[in-house]
Amino acid sequence: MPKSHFKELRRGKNQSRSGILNTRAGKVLTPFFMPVATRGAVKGLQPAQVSATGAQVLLSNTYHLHIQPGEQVIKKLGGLHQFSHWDGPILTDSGGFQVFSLAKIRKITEEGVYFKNLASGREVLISPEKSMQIQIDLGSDIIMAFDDLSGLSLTDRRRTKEAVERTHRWLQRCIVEFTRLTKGQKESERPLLFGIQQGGLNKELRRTSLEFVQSQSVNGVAIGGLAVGETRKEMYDMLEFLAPLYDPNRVRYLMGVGEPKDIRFSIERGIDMFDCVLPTRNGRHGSVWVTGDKKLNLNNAIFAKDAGPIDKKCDCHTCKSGYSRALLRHLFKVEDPLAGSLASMHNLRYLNRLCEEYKT
RNA sequence: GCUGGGGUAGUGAAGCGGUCAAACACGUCUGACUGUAAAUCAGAUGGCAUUCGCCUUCGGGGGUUCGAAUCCCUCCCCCAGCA
Repeated sequence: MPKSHFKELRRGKNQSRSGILNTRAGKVLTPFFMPVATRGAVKGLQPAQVSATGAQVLLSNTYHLHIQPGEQVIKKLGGLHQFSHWDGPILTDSGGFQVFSLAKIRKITEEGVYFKNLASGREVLISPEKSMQIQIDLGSDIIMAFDDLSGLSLTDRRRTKEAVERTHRWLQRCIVEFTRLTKGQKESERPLLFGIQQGGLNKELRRTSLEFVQSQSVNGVAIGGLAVGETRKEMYDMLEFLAPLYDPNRVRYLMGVGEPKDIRFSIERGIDMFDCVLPTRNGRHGSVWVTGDKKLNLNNAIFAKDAGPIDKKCDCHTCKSGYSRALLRHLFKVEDPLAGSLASMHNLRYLNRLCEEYKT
C-alpha cells in the first residue's frame, strides 16, 4: 500500500470534508474542481487566467495528446507543464472516457482498445500499459488507470459486469506497468496513480468494484461511469449508496461532474475532486451560472441592453472588470472568441468558489 | 432614348402553369450540452390558430386559365452595354 498522500483536515456539512492532497507538483486543498484542458490548454484561456479563477489542478487527456502532437514531442519539449505553461499539478485522463465518447470508432479487446484516428484513418491501440507510458511521458502528476466505461448499457447487466471485470484486470496491468516505469523514483518525485471504480447503475457491482479498487495499491479512488446519460436521481442514489463505503484515507474523485448542484450534492457525499467540460463548453456557448445555481443564456435577446455584469455577487475577472451582459451578448452574436473566454472564466470561478465554501 | 438582364419572405438566392407559404444559405429567436470528435448541435422563423386548419404574399395594376411567383398587357424601379 502506498503512503497516503491525502490528509483530511476537517469535516463539514453532511459528509463533506476538506483536506490536503500532496502531489509532486504541489499541495492541493480539497475539495477542488479541475478545469479541462484536453489538448493541453483550457480552450480560449491562458494559464494565468485559469489560475486566477482559483483552479489548482488542470486536467489533460492521454488519447488526444497522443494523437496530437504526440507524447514524444511533449516529452522532448520538457513535458506537459513546460509545454503548456502550467506550473501546478496536472491530472491526465487515461483515454478511458474515449472508450465511451468515441464508441462509434473503437473496438474493445482484452489487450486494449483500438481507435480509428479520424484524421489519419490509422488504427491506434491504447492498452493499459500504453496509457501508463503516455501519461508518464507527458509528465502527468496524477495518472488515471485505463478503464472500460460501459456507458449507457448501464441497464445491460452483462455488459456492465464485463466492463467492471475488465476494468479491474486492466487496473492490475496499469499498476504493474506504472510500478515498472516509476521504479527508482523517490516518493516525492513519483506521480500519483488513481484507480477507477465502475458498475453502471448496479449497486452490487458498484460496491464490489469500489472494494476491489480500494484493495489495490492506488493513491486515489475515482468514480467513473456516472453522469453519462442516467437520470439525476439515479446518479444521486448511487453516490448516496457509495458514500459510507469509501476508504477514509484516500482521496475520492467523481469524474466528469459537473453542474453546481451536482458538485454540492457530491461533496456532501464525501467526494473531494471534480472535473467537467461544462464551465468552459457552456461558457463558449453563452451559458453562465449565477447565484443560486441558475443558468443564463447570454445569447438571449433580453440581455441586449443589460448594462449589468453577469452576476453582481461574483468576484470573477469578468464580473469585476465590469463587462456588461449587453457587451457579452453582442460579442457572442458576432462570434468574437473573447465572449467565450470571459464567460469561461466566470463559470470556472463559479465552481471554484463553490468548492471554496467547503474549505473552511 | 435604344438594346439586353433583373425585381421572390429580414438578407442573398432557387422556383418558371397545379404537389408553393415558396428549396437552400445567412440572419433572427429558443433550447441542449456533465473524465471535450462540441467556439458545437437541435428546433422555430409571413399572420392567426397552434389538433384539423384559416387568412394574406412572390415590384404596382389589369388580363388569360378550373388554377399563376410562374403566361400576356401596362406602369414603376434597378443593373449592364450602346447612344
